[in-house]
Amino acid sequence: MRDPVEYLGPRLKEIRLKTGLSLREVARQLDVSPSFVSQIENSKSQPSVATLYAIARLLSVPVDVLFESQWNGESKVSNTNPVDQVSRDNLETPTNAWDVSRARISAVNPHNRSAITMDSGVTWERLAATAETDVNFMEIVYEPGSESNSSGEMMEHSGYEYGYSLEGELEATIGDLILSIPKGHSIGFDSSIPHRFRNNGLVPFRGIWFVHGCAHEKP
Amino acid sequence: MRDPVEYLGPRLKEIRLKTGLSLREVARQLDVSPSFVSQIENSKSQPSVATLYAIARLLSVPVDVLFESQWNGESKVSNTNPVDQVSRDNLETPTNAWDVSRARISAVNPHNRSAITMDSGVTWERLAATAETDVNFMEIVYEPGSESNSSGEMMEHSGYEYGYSLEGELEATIGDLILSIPKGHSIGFDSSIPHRFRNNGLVPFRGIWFVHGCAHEKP
DNA sequence: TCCTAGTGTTCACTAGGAGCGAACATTCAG
DNA sequence: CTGAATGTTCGCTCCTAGTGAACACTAGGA
Repeated sequence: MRDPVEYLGPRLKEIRLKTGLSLREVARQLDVSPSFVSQIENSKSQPSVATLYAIARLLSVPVDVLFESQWNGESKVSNTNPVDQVSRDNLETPTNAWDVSRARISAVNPHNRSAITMDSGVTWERLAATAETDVNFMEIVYEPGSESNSSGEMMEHSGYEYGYSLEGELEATIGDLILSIPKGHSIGFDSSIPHRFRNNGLVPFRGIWFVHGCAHEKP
Repeated sequence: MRDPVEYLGPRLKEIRLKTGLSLREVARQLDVSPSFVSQIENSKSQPSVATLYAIARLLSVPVDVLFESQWNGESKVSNTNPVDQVSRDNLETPTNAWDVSRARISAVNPHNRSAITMDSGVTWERLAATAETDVNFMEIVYEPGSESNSSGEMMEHSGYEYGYSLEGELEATIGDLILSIPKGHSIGFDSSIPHRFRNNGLVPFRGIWFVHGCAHEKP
């Protein structure tokens, strides 16, 4: 990512348009001149923090989202077949691979789970399928010696990831941090930080995993 | 709330101190003068958006939290010895009760968790504290006979809730559905549906819980 | 003891950009 | 053809983001 402040303008415009407000209306409510709003949207000028905050409040979005660049959401994979052999390399998150039957309430027993087994010895089993599409709640298993990406590369994707170790031990590399997750330990991290997992132990690693992509809608 | 930008300074200072960085060190990394950082912290000056963003990144917090006024984070739970008695009725989600130190990466070991114990025999222990404020990842314990709300009422709140049973068995009432969650079973549901939990068994129930409220901002 | 190296703070100053206003080009309705 | 919307551009002004030097304080050496 380059200078995120560069994207602030376009992002703001995008959100404003979504709300249906005109540029002049925004200017009026912010109590600044229309020309200035235009300049901000076209990155010809930058607002002060106070104005920035006022903008966020007016559009009723958290300040954060004004900094998100919008074109980081290219879903690469088609969603066809629920249970199968999948190569990890093609997909960023399981969301794309699992089937889409999702409800407001979902209860799953351990013998009846949708599962994906990767070639590398990694398994995902879905623990619940709710209507939330940007959420994955699953049990993951890493066989001894297996790793998240067979080619050894780091992954990065939008959203957050949370994990709890049920048994075994997993080595997590997150950014330049290497940490081990033995039984009972847990982690959470911004998954836009490059990361990788590997089971260096002799027993399988089992954990509860929660991947929470950032909510965002189709163009 | 008055001008939230007023609180930016103190808030920044609070977070900086928590990270253990010195003012001059922050200045060095931001590539601005120490005096300026001091002025920002004392609300004698305001940073530009670019600087604001740089600050947030340096402290690895989302820009949002820099705007949170500090007096609602009067951390009821200290982060050294994080166990406290709280009445469930006052709070909708643990987010409100837990302390606010949140980072991009969070690793927690089982002996060092922030915890809240409710009067009714229910305990929440936080499994990760990331920058996501609308997310709670926790281990919950229901002592035998305990229930989510002592008065027996149903709860409903925005967002979704996901759970996995580690041991014991929990009875969940979700809408007009009553289901039991024994070891290894899992659920996920829209938490705007009125719901209630109860441990009818003779052993404590332990589970991994994930509550994912919808993003929403201060009053 | 004095001396350094660290901490944070104040104040006068300046350069640059936040923000303005007038004039511009469009579009759509009457 | 007006009139009232829309968004954009270009100078200009003045405010303020950010500087640098000097301040006061504390904690260690030697």
